[in-house]
This record gives sequence, C-alpha cells and structure tokens, in this order.
Amino acid sequence: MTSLDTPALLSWFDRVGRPLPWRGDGVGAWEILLCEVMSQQTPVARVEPVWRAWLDRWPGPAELAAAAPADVIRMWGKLGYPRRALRLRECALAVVDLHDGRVPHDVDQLLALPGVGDYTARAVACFAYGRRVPVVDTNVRRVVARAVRGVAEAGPPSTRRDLAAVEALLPDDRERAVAFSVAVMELGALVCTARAPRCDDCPLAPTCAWLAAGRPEWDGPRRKVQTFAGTDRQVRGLLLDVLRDGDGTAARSALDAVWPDATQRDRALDSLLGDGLVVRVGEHYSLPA
DNA sequence: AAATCGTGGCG
DNA sequence: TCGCCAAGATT
Repeated sequence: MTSLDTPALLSWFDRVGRPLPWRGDGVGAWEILLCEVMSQQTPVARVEPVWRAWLDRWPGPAELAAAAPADVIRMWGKLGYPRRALRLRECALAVVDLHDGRVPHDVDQLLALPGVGDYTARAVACFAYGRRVPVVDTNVRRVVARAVRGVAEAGPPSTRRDLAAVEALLPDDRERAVAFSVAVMELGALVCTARAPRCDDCPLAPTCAWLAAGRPEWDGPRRKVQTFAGTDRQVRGLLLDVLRDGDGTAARSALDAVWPDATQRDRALDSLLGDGLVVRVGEHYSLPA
C-alpha cells in the first residue's frame, strides 16, 4: 500500500472537520503563522482565545515587532514554552526588517525565521499560500505509520524520511494537496489518535494497513515520557508565574518562596535570565521591558 | 543526536 | 490517581 484513499479522506473532512477560526477564507499568512507557532506542542483548544487576543492587540508583524517583551510574555499567558512568545516577536522583527512586513512564501525563507522549523514553515507555505509541499506533524506521522506502513506508532522522527514519505502520498494537484494535509492532520487529531483510535469512525478503515493486520502493538522503542514534576521546567513555570501575575516585578524573596531547593531554584532562574524571559533590575527581577 | 523547554486535560 | 500526550524548535 503506497497511497491513502484521498477521496474518502477529503469527503470525511468535509463532513466532520472542525471550523477552526484560522481555517476560514480571508485569514492572512501572519495570522496563520501565529496560530501555528502557538499550536506547537499545545492543544488547539487553548490556542484560540490567545490567538484572538494577540491579533486584537497586535494585528500584524509591525505591531508585534514594536511590542515590549514583557507584554508579549504576559499575553502568552499559560500556553507553555514561553520562549515561543519571545521568538514570535523576533519573528515579527525579521518579517518587518527582511521581508518588508510580509510573511515570505518560500519554505527556506520561512525556515530562517525565529521559532519556525520544518513543520511550521511548510504549514504556512501550504495553508497560507496554497503551496504543494508536504506538511509533517505528529498527527501526519502517526496516520501514515498506521494506514500505510501498518504499524501502531511512527517511531523516532527523521525529517528527511518523513518528508519523502508524505511527498510520495501528496496529490499532484495543488489544491488537493492542501486539502489532503489539512485532512490528514485532522484525522490524526480526531480519529487516528495516539491513545484510543476510533477506527469505527475512520474513513481510511477499509484500506488501513494497520487495521488489516489486526492492529498489532508497537514493538519499537517507547517514546520517552518527559517527566515534569520536580524538574527545572516546573520551577521555571512557577517563577515566571510570579512575574506574570503581578506588575511584572518581584523581589528575590517572592521568587524564593516558590521552590524549597535553592540550588534548583537558582538554576531555573539563571536559565530564565539566559533566555531573556526575566531580567534583573537592581535588587529585583522583572519581565524584560 | 539527544536533551530541554510548560501546561492542563483526559482515560 | 497519574502516566500519557498535545499542529515542534533549538542547541
């Protein structure tokens, strides 16, 4: 099996695809880039309100480029991985300075933007500009692994291999290629999910290699689960929480209160300073002005 | 190449 | 309950 049943897939999407706000007509490339970055490792449901709030406050790259990092970090709220917020602002600066304020069409130019990697560059080229390029995210990798290769999980990612695999499945027609990518991602998000795939509701069930093989369990390496409790990431989150919630400034004592282990606390604070998410002002700490 | 980087919800 | 997972990027 070297292809997916594209007609079945597209018809399924027409029926049950979610009307996400950035999928409508007239949504510009900047808005799409913004939602793609916000969606990195983040459930779509959490993204929508923040996406709207950002666009309301900063309609385009020029406005965001002029924003204070502190405001950007606050508006990011609790989406997680707050470095993305800073990179988004740097991305806006790059779009303004290098591309005359317009999001580039070219994948390589998109890849050069801060916070934009292989997935996001191709997602913008495809969804915003209708380019026929493979778009590979975790959903796409999982759907292809199951429906085409007949295995339960995608295994460790390899950009080159993954892109080639999806390129081979991509319809020749540009518009169908775009619809294909949207639909595969949606299928992975709604039906062909990681934990409890709903094969009964899957448009690809009649042709799915994994289902045909009796849904064999994955025998490859287990995806390593990132622990969170007790890690520096948790401490960073707690520290930043203090600065986000107040006026953006906190005394050392206020930061010290969030975590008992001084060594780890200092390490987390140092890393936040290194990332530019926090700055020291005299005896206090604050979000970067 | 493998580790790191938040947060919250669901099964 | 708690491990698992979510439209990845960067170093």
